[in-house]
Amino acid sequence: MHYEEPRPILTVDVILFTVQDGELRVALQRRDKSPFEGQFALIGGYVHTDEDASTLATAARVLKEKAGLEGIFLEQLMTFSGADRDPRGWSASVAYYALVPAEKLSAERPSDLELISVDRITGLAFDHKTIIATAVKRLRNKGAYSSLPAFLLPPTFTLPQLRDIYAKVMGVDLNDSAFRRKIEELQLIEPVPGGFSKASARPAKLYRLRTTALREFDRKL
Amino acid sequence: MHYEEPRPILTVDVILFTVQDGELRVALQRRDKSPFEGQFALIGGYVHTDEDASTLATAARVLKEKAGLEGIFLEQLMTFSGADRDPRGWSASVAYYALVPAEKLSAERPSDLELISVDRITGLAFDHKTIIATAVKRLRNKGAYSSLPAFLLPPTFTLPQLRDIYAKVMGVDLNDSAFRRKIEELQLIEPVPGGFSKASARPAKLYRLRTTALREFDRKL
DNA sequence: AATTGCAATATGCAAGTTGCAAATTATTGA
DNA sequence: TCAATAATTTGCAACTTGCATATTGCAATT
Repeated sequence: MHYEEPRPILTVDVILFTVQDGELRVALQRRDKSPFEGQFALIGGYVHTDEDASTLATAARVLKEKAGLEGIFLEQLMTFSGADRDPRGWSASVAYYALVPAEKLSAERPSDLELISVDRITGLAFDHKTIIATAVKRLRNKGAYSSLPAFLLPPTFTLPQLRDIYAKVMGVDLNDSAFRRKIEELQLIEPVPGGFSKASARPAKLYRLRTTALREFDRKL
Repeated sequence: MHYEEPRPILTVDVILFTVQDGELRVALQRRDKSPFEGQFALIGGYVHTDEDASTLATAARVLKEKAGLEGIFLEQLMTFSGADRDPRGWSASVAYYALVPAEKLSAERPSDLELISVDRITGLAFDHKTIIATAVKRLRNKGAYSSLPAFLLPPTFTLPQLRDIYAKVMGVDLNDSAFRRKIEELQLIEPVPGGFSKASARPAKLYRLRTTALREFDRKL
């Protein structure tokens, strides 16, 4: 056995996604210390073995402390590891991704947290560019087969909003009537009694998710 | 910062799958020391920061050292962590899953490695039962949308064999002609020149994967 | 050498899905 | 009241899929 072996560094990083101005964005923070001082990095931190029950708890704590957020969608992405990714030594980072509606984020957002479009990610600390790319890929894949994209919307939303957020996440144009048909068949959402959005010509009916949990489907939306 | 914070234990576990006697099985080893001495556990080990370039490299090394296997399908599952999963302290285990054809495994298999049906998993060390359940779920999900199940077959195989391994992994009966049609459309496989299996009444044509890499599809097979 | 049995493979069609275009509806502002 | 606009519904052709039935190639038997 290798009890004596030097233990690797273990951290948790969170890719916090939101959609602002029609763009998928990630919350980044400039590092205020070495290594990579001054460069953008994901929010993250060390596992506190005395207070965190698991790395999921660490991720939730990071979201709370660095973005003022609680109770949003949070799921493990994967673990990134290696001798070279952190100049301080062999390290592993368990990455989590989180989705938050822009409205909820701006209410609490600390001033040092910036929202950068995923299409304009450059010069990041550590291997965070790779981590974000992996998270975006996961969001795209899983988004097509689940209710995931809906967690980027506020609690109530219209069908055109839902279609647009799916289209944005999946990176394709969606056929409107086919989308409505599928959402209907899946019984994903329910109308909000008496709710209408007056943002456009004809008011759109307001809906909400039937369940707060993530739902996965068989067919692509 | 928390440089002083005690670092968690970091290990890697590998769920090695194969299909033997028509059953999906996992390679398990009885532990020869505390904790959980005498109980079945996944193969795994500590990260060797001096020789492993990443946790993937650790997993490959574990496969080599504990099962005599190289060059088989290997992919990260997810990381399991917590204060209670290992009595020695707060720990994280990066789990990987691997697929191997039964033929390749039996050629090299050490005598202490047992193949247990995933339907008969009981009394495992640590949280390995949970880890295996998660891996089986992933195999099912990903198997329906990719060439994953084919990595449980030898390099050449017949269409009925391919259909059966998909059916087993997906846990459903597959319509034969529909399956052939889809495999054909996807151009997943190519015939082996002059190859025929004489195992049954009418010899079946032999095929191989067109690529050694995992392929993912849009539609369920 | 022809016949039978069996599993592999091919074919045809009804039923289910999906994509597209056009029609209808509810509102706002002229 | 009417035109403009976006939300919603409807209809249908094209594509997919599931199921049943037919055909094929070989082995064992007659």
